[in-house]
Amino acid sequence: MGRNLEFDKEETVKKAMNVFWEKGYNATSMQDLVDAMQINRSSLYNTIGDKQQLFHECVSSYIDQVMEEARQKAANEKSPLQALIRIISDKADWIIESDKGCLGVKTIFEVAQNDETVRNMLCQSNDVYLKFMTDLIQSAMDAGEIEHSEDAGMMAEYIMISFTGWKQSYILQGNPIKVKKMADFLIKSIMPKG
Amino acid sequence: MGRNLEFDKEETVKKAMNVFWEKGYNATSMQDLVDAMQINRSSLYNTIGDKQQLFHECVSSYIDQVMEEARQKAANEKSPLQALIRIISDKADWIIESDKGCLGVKTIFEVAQNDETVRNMLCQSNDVYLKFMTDLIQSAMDAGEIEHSEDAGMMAEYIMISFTGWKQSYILQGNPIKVKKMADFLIKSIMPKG
DNA sequence: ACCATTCTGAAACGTTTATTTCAGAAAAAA
DNA sequence: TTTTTTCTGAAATAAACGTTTCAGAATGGT
Repeated sequence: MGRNLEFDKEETVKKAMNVFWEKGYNATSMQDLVDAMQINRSSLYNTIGDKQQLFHECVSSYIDQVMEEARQKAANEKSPLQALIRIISDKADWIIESDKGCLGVKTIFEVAQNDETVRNMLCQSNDVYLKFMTDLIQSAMDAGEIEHSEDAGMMAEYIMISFTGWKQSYILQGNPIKVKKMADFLIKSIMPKG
Repeated sequence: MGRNLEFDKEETVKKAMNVFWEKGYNATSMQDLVDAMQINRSSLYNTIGDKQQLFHECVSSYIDQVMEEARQKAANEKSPLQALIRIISDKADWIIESDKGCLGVKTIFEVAQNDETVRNMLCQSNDVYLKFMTDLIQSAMDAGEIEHSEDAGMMAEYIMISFTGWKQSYILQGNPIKVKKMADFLIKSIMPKG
């Protein structure tokens, strides 16, 4: 009974996410958010909560989105190695194209240190992504697509750290060719030798 | 003629730097800064300028400090390889001990994207540090301490990216052993084989 | 149609923000 | 000592901040 919400919550959170993504947590004002979400202040406070709670929803939504995309990409490729290559090269493209950074990384360095909830969310998401990548690498090893000599977990971690490094490089230097080169180098280094 | 400044500018900027370092740019208020710097508001505005200018001074001071420390460490070691090992393992220790992040990295992801001055400062500093590390690696290669097979510049970049990755990992998981392990692994991977 | 409930819009809340102002204290130069 | 310049301290400014309030519109259930 009573009136229904006039807006789709998920959709509205995504609009807010884009603002946080672009400006960062502290530089984003409630006014920015209300404008972007196209809903009323009180609706926002009634249905989602304060700025911090909204941010948590946004981070959560971001995490799910990134994970979902990665899984879909992997599912569309024929082999584990192909999936890895696709994920890596798409990440390089994404870093170059998007003028925003990566919300996850930005949040780690701006917010996570002082916000336990966010830290736990990102930590868990990091674990999930790491496991996903490790499994992919392990499958490629088992299929004989890449060498067994390396440790799959370590390799996965190395790949993920590289993503952050590429973004760091691209923010500073704005050189897309360099990012592409680093991605190619990474792909080559996991490919079978010879 | 006229009165002299009652405070040491450099020293005062360092106090401000520590606040920015801990809280980040946007989360730091002028009140925080005035309190920490122990000078008056108007003295701050008269001698340094507004929040943005003060921040630029802080970043500049931070960059100089980091670079100076690295050079000193290298000078205190007997060989280029020893210098590299010292810099890497000290960085790991520093990441674990300091509850603050790295001001440089934090700033890249929070501010640099929207502040050209900061971006240029960090980009230049990055180049200088990269050249420093590349030269160190090249020297070690020439001295036969590490293999010639790898590209010195790429190796330097890989080492620097790793630092960011370690901090990211430590913020999320707070696991000092893991950071130490990654540092050991990195050191081993640049050491002569066998 | 009616009631109960819930959402909406705009205004108002009290803080905090970054920055400016200015009278007066301090000290270097004459 | 006087002059002149500069710095200092506290108060004031206006705008922006996150959040709350509440009358009234809207819509579900009965």
